[in-house]
Amino acid sequence: MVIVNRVAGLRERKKEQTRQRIAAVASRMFAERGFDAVTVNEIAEAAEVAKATLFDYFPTKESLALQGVGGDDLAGIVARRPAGQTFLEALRAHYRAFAAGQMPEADLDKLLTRVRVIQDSPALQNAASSLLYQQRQALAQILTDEYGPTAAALMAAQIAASLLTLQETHFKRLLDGASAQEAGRVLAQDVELSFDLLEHGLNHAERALTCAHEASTTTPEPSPTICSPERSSTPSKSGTR
Amino acid sequence: MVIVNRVAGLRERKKEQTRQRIAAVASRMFAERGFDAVTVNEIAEAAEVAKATLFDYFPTKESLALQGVGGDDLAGIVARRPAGQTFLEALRAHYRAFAAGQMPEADLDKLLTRVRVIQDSPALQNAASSLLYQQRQALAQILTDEYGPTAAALMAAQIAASLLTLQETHFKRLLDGASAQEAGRVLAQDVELSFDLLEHGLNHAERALTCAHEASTTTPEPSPTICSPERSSTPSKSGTR
DNA sequence: CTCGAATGGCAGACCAAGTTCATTTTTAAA
DNA sequence: TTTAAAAATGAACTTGGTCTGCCATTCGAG
Repeated sequence: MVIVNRVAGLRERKKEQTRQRIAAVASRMFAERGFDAVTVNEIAEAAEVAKATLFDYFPTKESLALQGVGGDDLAGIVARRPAGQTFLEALRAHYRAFAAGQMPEADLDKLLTRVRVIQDSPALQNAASSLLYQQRQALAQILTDEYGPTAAALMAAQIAASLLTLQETHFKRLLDGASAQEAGRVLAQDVELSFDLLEHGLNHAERALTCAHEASTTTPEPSPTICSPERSSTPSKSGTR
Repeated sequence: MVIVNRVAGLRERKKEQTRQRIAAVASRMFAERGFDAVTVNEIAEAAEVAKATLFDYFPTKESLALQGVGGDDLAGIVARRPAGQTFLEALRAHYRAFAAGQMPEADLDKLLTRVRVIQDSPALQNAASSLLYQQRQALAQILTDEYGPTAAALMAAQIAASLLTLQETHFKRLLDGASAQEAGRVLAQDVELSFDLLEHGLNHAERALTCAHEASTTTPEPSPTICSPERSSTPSKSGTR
């Protein structure tokens, strides 16, 4: 009873170690050869575990590639928002902050290879999008109190779909070779566009698109939402802010 | 050369016949025992074809259960809308009409058992939702000309998500035992709610929900959009219209 | 320190979905 | 009737995933 939790037990450590090894080997192999071209037997062999053991740690092959792809906790963001803020304001603020923040080069590289792997495999895309589904349900649950189940479900669906699309186009741009800087700038615009559409509706798309933008009920930072060039795939440098 | 195309050739007819037989056998078995509890070998055996033949006709087990679940042709509806109508008006009109229309008892029964089968199997739900994905892409494609790729993708995503949710809740109500009449009435309300949200944005949800409803830019029929009770799961009979 | 109980890992058999391919049957047309 | 294309077949094979029984390690208590 003297020393209880050195590092939480040898057993736990070994287990964690094994999990890491499997995950690492798997991502490396997926990155090198693509999701479909790698078999779980090969992964198990390379990680020096039995197939049964591998499936002890990861329920499916997909889960090996989606390690840690939880997405943002939409429901949490909404539930924990400061008093007086609407739920859309809270979400907007969150994504605005995200777009503004920079990611360390190395992390971004790792993230991007994973995204590439995912987007190359329909099976993985499905798996990823059904991860999002759970979040949508959670968000709907929270909004139900205020708006009733049907409206809440509709809102949650719209929000989740928007954010997923946002993410998709952002990653696509990065994969197409846009610089992180460039992509970040475009993302910031798109976040505003996205939430403007959500808040004011598709009917007012003109306004959002033509940058009247008197909207933006919550504007903690000026954040001028540069008028989107959008149509030209090579935005003129004039928008360098 | 005397008789060329009696009914487009014996070959074709037999083929079609085989396809039908497989599909019919499969849906029956799925309905009886559930998607996961039926193996393709059993289906093949029951339909008196070889497994290889079965997979000649249907690429996956899922496709056997999703026969004819194409969903509505969103892109087509928008593309073929009469001049002067906005794309949202066109979609709203379509779904309004759908909600108003009645379905023959027998068809509805068949549809419902299929829906039940689908909703009982995660694998099938995934397959179904990736069917919708293609429609979303098609819709986005059409809207791109007018709004640019990003806004179009966002709009299409919101619309598709809304309509899918609409469908989901409608079916859920039917499966929970609501009468077709009752469900149809609620659906009609929800269609309006859904499009109001899309048109005017979540911020104006209050208006939509509290039934100010000065909106509805296109109103071919008065279609009074009964103020949604929504919160009470047993709508009072007063809304019998 | 030792003993017994958990626990982790293992090998291999097994199952179902789907593919491949060589072979046979059926149909269309000369 | 002959012949070539198309359809169907069955059997072997691949792959993801499960199950079972066995061995080795770790843990906790005496």
